[in-house]
Amino acid sequence: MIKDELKKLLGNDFNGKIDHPTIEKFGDFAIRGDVEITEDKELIDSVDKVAGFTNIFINKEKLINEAEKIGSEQWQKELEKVGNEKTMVIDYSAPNIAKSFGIGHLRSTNIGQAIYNIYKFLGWKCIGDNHLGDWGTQFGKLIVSIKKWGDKPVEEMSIENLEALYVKFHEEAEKDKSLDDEAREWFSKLENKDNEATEIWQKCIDISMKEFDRIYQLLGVKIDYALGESFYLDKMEAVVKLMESKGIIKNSEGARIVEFEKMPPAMVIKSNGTTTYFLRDMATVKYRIETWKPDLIIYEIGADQELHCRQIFETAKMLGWTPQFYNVAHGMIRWAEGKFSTRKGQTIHLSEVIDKAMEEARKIAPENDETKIKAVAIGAIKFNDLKQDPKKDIIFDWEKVMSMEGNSGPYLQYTYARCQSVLNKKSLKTKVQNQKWEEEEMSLLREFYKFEEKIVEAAERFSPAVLAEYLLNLARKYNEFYAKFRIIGEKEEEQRLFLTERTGIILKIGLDILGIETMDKM
RNA sequence: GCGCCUAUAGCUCAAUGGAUAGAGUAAUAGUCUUCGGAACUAUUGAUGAGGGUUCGAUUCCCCCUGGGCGCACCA
Repeated sequence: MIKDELKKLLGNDFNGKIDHPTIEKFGDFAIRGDVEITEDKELIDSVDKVAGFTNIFINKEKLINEAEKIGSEQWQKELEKVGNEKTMVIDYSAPNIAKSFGIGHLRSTNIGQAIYNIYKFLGWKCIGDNHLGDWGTQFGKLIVSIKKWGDKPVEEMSIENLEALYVKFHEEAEKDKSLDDEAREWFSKLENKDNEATEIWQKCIDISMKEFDRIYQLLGVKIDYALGESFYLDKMEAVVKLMESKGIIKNSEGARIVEFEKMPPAMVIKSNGTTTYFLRDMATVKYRIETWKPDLIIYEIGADQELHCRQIFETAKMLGWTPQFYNVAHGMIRWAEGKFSTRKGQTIHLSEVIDKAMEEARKIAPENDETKIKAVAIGAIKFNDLKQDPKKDIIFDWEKVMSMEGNSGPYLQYTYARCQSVLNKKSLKTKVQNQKWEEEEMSLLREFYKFEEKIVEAAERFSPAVLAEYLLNLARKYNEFYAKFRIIGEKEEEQRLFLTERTGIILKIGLDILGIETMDKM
């Protein structure tokens, strides 16, 4: 990375910050203050000290050389050193069994997969784990409603049927409080391996997994493991014992809890003896540490579970477990007027969103085949989600989700296709000569080397949006350049083909990391 | 009540202590005899209120206001 080379020039005792100036005429890098720089003609073209800044202009040859490396094997290997053979486990997607895959789960799935890809690109050993919600009192509720109101055998039910029954349970439970007790009883039976309960439970899982697999395939998402909560059934007792030996578990109102200094307590075992998702999560952490020995465990879970995550992390510390933990705690998707309410049937199903986006994509380019239309539609939906800071809530807006112009996935896909279209007519043969470059050309050239910096920053900040923003910037610069100059047949042909080829390669790699398809024609 | 997150242009978002706060969208006016108009150009338009730290604050701290999320038998 140019940035690292620059740091080397500044010497070991330099600990200031190296930034990119906000204004282009101030060069490629800026350091606050008056720094001594040993001139290096290979790297630095000139140094300019102005208004308390030391502005550094990178040599054009160097910029070209750096750009040439992008995408090469050597370049990739260099970047893989960033991870330094460390291991991370990321917990993402985690939909609940017997509920349809709503727009809400999209964030965890998309952001989680992108973070996984980013870390992998930087040479981390990555393990993705889909912590399915396949255990808990909700199954007691489900079993009760299936037995009471189910109008056909479970195995013939669709995920919509199951969801409807779950909603019905809540409606009825409003009127009849004894239903809740009944549900807890059935869950207790399930935990005690009752045959009937287990059979219904297994069927619900089969129905749900079929649906989830369909959606993951559609989204192009592949999660290494799907060890749901039920996987940890026989691993919970050991955790309780461990908590006992450390003396951090205590009795309270018939239940067993862990207390914290600055947080409300977490319940480990309920007063009726059944387990909680907190306990299952602790068993999960233990299993992950023992199995993969991770340096870092990332949770891509919504902000509504921030407290729960902090309790897990804190308890892990109390148990003497050492990996670094991080929860993305992404913001919720909601309407401008307020939140989604599942009970009122306001959940938006992902398939509905995809269908509408495809309709939109078809309108714009009816000549495209279904595969391309799907790639564009899903590109739009995913990018809309990834481009914004994970921490913030997303205001759900049909127009935004399906947007195919401006700051959108299809804008990037289009720019990529445009590059390929040019290169298809004339490809780059010779090495680029260092002749006169126009301002727009230089501006584009100066974007290329920042690519790797942005991947690193995205990893550090757990934010694919950093990368998404960069790609938009790059595409915009290319399109500005493209609109102003002709490429083929001009005397600057070589350098312009070079710019086109490099833009294409970065867009391809970048979109790939974000999990968005590119195509040569669209 | 307590805790976490958040407030930037009409709307949706960038800017992680630095120079002239950037995009998209909407609105208006433009750009094709030439490589893809899902594009490009131009105009209009913004840091919730008040204190503090700093040479310098959208950014850090305090307080107020508005929004979101959470706070033991759902997960």
